[in-house]
Amino acid sequence: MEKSCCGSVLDAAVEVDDADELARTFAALADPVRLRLFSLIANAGEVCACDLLAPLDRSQSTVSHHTKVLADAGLIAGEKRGRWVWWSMVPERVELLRGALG
Amino acid sequence: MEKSCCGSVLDAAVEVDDADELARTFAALADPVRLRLFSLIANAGEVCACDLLAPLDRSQSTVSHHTKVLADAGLIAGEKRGRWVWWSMVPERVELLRGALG
DNA sequence: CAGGTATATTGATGGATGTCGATACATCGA
DNA sequence: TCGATGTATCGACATCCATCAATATACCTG
Repeated sequence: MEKSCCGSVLDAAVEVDDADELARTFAALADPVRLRLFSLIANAGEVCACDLLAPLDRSQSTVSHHTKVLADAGLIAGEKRGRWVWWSMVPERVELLRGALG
Repeated sequence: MEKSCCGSVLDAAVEVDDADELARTFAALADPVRLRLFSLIANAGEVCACDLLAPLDRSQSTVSHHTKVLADAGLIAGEKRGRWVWWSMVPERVELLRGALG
């Protein structure tokens, strides 16, 4: 079967190689805390990491771990400004996931 | 914050309660074997479980486990016909995920 | 430069998960 | 009814993952 131009799971069989990366990206959203974290960032446009601790009710190291997972998946990107890191969503990456679903 | 009408992660903060179910649904797609399994079913429209073993290269019990995970997540549904189970995608559920991403 | 603050990393731990072989359950054909 | 076949479940095991406290690193301020 030919590989689809858009990589939709629904239009063409997922190749073995692609499956790994796609699965890892979905895995980044497969945790409730990360999902809320991602949602906070996506909604605000940009969020200081220091403002994520209270709403998530997790330790600083845990929140840092989750931001790293999302960043490694390419779903968010951080910019260091002085002592603070500002996180923002990466729309292209989200679009890739949406595309894979149809 | 008010709950959004469409449940998009991008439009409104994901509520703590919703995050769990949404995360579980994403988790169903967070494994490369399940992703290929889901893709096979989505592409064919309907697949006999017996035809899933060869392309996935996993034991029968493992494939059965994965179909169960996807079914529990509501992403596929199985219909038993005689000795065989035919699996098919549940489009509404996929649409829910797409909706959550924008 | 020294102390304080924001973030990342490390190490440890309990729990979840992917995998398989063995077995149980259901259904068909003879 | 009996054996064969397709699917689900069980038990075991190795690996992965979420979480925290402690510590390291980077940066600002005085």
